[in-house]
Amino acid sequence: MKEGPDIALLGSVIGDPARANMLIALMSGKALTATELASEAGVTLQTASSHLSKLEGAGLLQQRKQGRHRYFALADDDVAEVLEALMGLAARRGLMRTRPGPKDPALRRARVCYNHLAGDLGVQLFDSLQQRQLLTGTDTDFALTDAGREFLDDLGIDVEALERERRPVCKSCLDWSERRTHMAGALGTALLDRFIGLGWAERVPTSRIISFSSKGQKAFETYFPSVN
Amino acid sequence: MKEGPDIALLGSVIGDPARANMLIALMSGKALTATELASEAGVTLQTASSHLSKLEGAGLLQQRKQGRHRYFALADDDVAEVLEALMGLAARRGLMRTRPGPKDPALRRARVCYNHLAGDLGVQLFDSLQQRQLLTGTDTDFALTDAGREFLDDLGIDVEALERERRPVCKSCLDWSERRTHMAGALGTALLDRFIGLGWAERVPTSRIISFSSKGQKAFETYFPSVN
DNA sequence: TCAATGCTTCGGGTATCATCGAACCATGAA
DNA sequence: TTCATGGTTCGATGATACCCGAAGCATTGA
Repeated sequence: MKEGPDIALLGSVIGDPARANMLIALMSGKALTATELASEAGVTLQTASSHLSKLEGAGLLQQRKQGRHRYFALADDDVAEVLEALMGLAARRGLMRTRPGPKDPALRRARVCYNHLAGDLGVQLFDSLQQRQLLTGTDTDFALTDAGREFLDDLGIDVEALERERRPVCKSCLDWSERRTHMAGALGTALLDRFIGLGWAERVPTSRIISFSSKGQKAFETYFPSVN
Repeated sequence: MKEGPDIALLGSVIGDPARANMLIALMSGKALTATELASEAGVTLQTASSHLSKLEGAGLLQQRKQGRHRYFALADDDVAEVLEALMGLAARRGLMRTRPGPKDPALRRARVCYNHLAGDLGVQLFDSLQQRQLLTGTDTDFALTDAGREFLDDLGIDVEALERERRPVCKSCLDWSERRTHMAGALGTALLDRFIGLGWAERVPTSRIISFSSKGQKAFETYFPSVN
């Protein structure tokens, strides 16, 4: 954070592990509180507070006060894009270090990210859809095929209703524990809602873990068989 | 550079001012020696050596031994892209710090950036095209109009040939001395080549400066009149 | 008003890392 | 061989800033 060209400033801000973890957590698109971010980064609240003000000072974060909470989110899509570019470069360079994602196995397996399913199962879902050509396009830009629509209809998801929403139906989200794409957007949300509605899974309170029942597990595996 | 997610590693590598200056210098696309980079960064050779090995360790740089010189260059276009994204973000955030660009007036006036023209004249070129509606679209995403094609044809540039290349014809590049958009992409390269081919200008060896002759200067001004 | 929660600010301890002097290799020239 | 140039390695120094304990402010709820 000394003087220097502007990209050095950005680099040093992103370059701290705690801050990087916060940014990555925020890439879900969800706004998180300072406490949540502190836990995500593995530091105390005081330290997190300091980091957050630095991130905000650099224009990477946006703050929203709400009651006695303070929600932080990425400032805009530009920031998310740059972060994604960095993550992509890092991944291609094989620069994976320690901490290949959340340590908690349950978190790795299935967790909520924004309002959709992330973790192993999230990736499996996406892979499975793609494998069976229910999706078409690339990892970052894809759409439903006709077969895909039919499949989702069977599952009880009203695709046409989703398409009437403002936000994109199909949107990708990069899973940083798996380093793989999974499903976000309106469809991602609808899928998770449906899983919960069907009794396959439920959210564990005060955590991002999604707990699948054994029945739900089986049903999930039937609808979204593992590609391997 | 402690432990942490991979983007933290990249960030911290980029985050040092000396290293950032080196990277920026290398964005010209030219390979530079350790000594040159040390001077560019404003540190001694020993310090530069240490930085260079770190940059190389992070996969950002490529090294080529030649005689008793060592030439360093950006590892590939991915790296350049990420750096450009960072510079763009930094500029948009208004994070301008010290060093509002190259100090050398000649460098500020006209220099090569990758393979296209940057500096005052590069910005003037772009503005002029835009002003006369030879380009359509925004600063970051634009295309040639029919009038634009005709104009370039007059200048002796084969636009259709450019369109057969793989890389985009129209691409913007943010000039960090001017903090303004200028023309990159296949067209940017073709334009610079043409200026040199017409004898308007030439590259000054072992620097990024582009030197316009007085005739070339006039011709340039005729074709790309200053907007003001 | 009091208590609890969420968060920020302050202060000092500590560790990392950039920096440069000096010494050390390697290549090329005389 | 000897000298000069380009570059790396080593060691010591100094500054940056990360970190957390403790205290302080703000908002909510009782």
